[in-house]
Amino acid sequence: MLTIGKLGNAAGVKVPTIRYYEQIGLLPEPERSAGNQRLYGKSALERLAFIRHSRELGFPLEAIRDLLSLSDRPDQSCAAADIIAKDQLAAVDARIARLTALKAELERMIAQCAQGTIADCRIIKVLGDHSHCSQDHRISEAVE
Amino acid sequence: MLTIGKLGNAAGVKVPTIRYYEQIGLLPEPERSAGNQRLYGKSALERLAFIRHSRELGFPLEAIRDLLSLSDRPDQSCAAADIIAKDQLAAVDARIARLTALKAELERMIAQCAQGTIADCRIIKVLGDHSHCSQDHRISEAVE
DNA sequence: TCTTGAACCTCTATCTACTAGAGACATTAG
DNA sequence: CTAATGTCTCTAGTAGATAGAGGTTCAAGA
Ligand SMILES: [Zn+2]
Ligand SMILES: [Zn+2]
Ligand SMILES: [Zn+2]
Ligand SMILES: [Zn+2]
Repeated sequence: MLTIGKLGNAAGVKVPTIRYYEQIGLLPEPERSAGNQRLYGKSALERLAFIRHSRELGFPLEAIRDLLSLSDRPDQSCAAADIIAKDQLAAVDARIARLTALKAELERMIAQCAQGTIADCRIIKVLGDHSHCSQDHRISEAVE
Repeated sequence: MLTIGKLGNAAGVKVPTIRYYEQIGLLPEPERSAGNQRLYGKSALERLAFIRHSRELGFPLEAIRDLLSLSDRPDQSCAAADIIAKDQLAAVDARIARLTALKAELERMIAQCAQGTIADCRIIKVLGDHSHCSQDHRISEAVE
């Protein structure tokens, strides 16, 4: 049995984060020692590792919640898991597209700065007026 | 003079967001009408447009605060503005790098799924164990 | 002039995914 | 036994807004 600190070390997750996951129902309430300290077994470690890795791949906690409940039903079709993963891929693609547009605009802005005074600075000018921009980085404001 | 709704329309910013910017000191407190409603002039519109465009380019509000105070001192060197913009570009680059690694891993994962049961699903397997991954998407966890 | 409806006011709470700290109890090493 | 570390609960804070409650003000039509 692992204390919360050992579990955190083993899974690469900080202790307060583990308690947070328990609080929001992502991890089940574990056993307690005589002194009221949490004690975890192997399955908790696996579950936490699953959560951590999913977070590293950018899945939101709600998606992870769904993935976990899917993984508890091994006989079912994995179509639902597929959909979640594809949604995540689409979200990542959208972010990359947006960030790439931002990057181009930032580079253009920085390249045009002549290192003079604020009054002449292209960076300040461009920030004040989108018409100085070359691209439509305004699209898909929802994502970032 | 513009009411808050007209200002929001003109700048493309929602009304509660304008009040929020005022609350955190990013916009100065405007005049009020006899009935206590906010009234804005041209300079407030310019300032708000600057904020909006900077947000669209991904600058955090604290950076925008600094940029605004720079733009109030037209005679100064723009070196500080340059640094802020370059920092932002570096942050965008880091995010793109991380997201690109995630994208590759997600695509690999999805491609390997044979559309069978959860028990055999590569998506679930990979999420449970990073050693199934081909890349080090773990690096630079701080950013996303 | 009266009235309706939109726009405005303040204040509080909510969202994501945690992180930090206070003050108290438990455990372990020396 | 004591000191250090670990753990407990609880609250509050982070970014950048958004949403709602409950109340006022404004502009236009009848
Ligand atoms: Zn410049
Ligand atoms: Zn622009
Ligand atoms: Zn599958
Ligand atoms: Zn991995």
